Amino acid sequence: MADRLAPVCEAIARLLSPHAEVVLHDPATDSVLAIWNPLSKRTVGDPSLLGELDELTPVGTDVYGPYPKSLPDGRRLSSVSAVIRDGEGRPEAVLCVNVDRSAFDAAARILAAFAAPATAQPAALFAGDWTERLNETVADFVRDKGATLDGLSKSDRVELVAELDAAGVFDQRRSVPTVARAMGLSRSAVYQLLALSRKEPADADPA
Amino acid sequence: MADRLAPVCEAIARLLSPHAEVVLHDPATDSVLAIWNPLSKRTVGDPSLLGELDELTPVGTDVYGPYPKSLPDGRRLSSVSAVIRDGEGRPEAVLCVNVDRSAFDAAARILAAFAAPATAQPAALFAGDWTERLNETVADFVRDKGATLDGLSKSDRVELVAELDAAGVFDQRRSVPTVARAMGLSRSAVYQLLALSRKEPADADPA
DNA sequence: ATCCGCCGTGGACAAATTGTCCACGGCGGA
DNA sequence: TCCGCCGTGGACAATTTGTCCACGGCGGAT
Repeated sequence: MADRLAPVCEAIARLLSPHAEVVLHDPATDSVLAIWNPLSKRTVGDPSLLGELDELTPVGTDVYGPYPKSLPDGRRLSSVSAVIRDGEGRPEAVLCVNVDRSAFDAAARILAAFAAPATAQPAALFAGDWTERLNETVADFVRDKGATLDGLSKSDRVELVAELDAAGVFDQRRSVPTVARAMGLSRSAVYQLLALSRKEPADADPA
Repeated sequence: MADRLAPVCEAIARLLSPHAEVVLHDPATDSVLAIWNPLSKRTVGDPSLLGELDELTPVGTDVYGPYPKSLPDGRRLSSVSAVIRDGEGRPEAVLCVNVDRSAFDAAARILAAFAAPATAQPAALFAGDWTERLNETVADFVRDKGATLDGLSKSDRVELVAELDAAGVFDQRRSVPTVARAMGLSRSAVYQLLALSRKEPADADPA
């Protein structure tokens, strides 16, 4: 089957080149079956890191995303995935397309900046629903750490709180209780983590 | 002098057409001397509404902006202005270029949306510098009303506060004192306006 | 098994902020 | 001149924020 998918993958890769890579995964071994136009350095046989899909809401049958990802060098990607099943409904392959957004981001920035400092009337962007963004941020962090909420280590928590702090979350009214709820902690625990994170800049383990 | 400026104005208008208008104002009578490629419906002789310039920080000698403005139909503009002086330093004319940003905005939105719901890592967008956005919002409002800060009517103030409220500004910690400063009012005045604005949805003058 | 240290919990409290109220003074119109 | 409206500043109550600490659970070392 993977063979029959190959032309499709290559076609997509060519269409979007050089801004996208196409990866075919083997869900059984959780490894890369084939890759076209790699952006990341992965090659055939590398682990897939596909567990992530479990977390995501499929938008339709076996279709996931688009969802954001990042390359180690900081470039941002938009990704979609599709599960290919055999005649009996068993997953046979997972096809992922990762588009490098940086070129589009740059162009958008150029256009958006055209003769304009402009914030204008969309004042409605001040707060939006910061509570949702908070949850997202926490969820992302947890996912990145590959753990669950209560499986986080202390230093993980400090790190997360530091991130939220840097993001200005705590300038929001009533944020501490909300963060506490989002992290599944007590209010005081959050204050304690916050104190820690503000004490030591960004160390891992002091000797 | 205005005559000698005409070719310049027309050239600029043609270069940017159909996305920009060029207006030549007479600061003495505060009216429109000439206009090329009008976006607004102003014609020669109309009042200029130029007092606004006093409020803005010039970026260089007699050069203002770019600053955002809006057309009655909602299109957003980016504007720059320049003061032309005679041999003795008296203002002789004011040249304004207003670029219709809507096309650029649209293009930017398309690019920005490319394959992306993306919240990604820019968590740093939570608060940004809401204080600056606050000032901008206030300044925009004042400019739109064509008045100065202390020239606002009571209902204007209520309206502005309502806008800020809707924008979620007051969910920000310590926002009331800051808003008070930005509006040149006392803290209690802001609370009073806020109470009013929350009482009546959006009426002008109840019978 | 027991002890110890780490960590989070909850609650008590002090400090700060937020929201209300009101008397006073300026200002414009009848 | 008198009146009504409006903002000011300050007093105060209500809430929220931040700190502290004793208690209890849990895992590792003894």
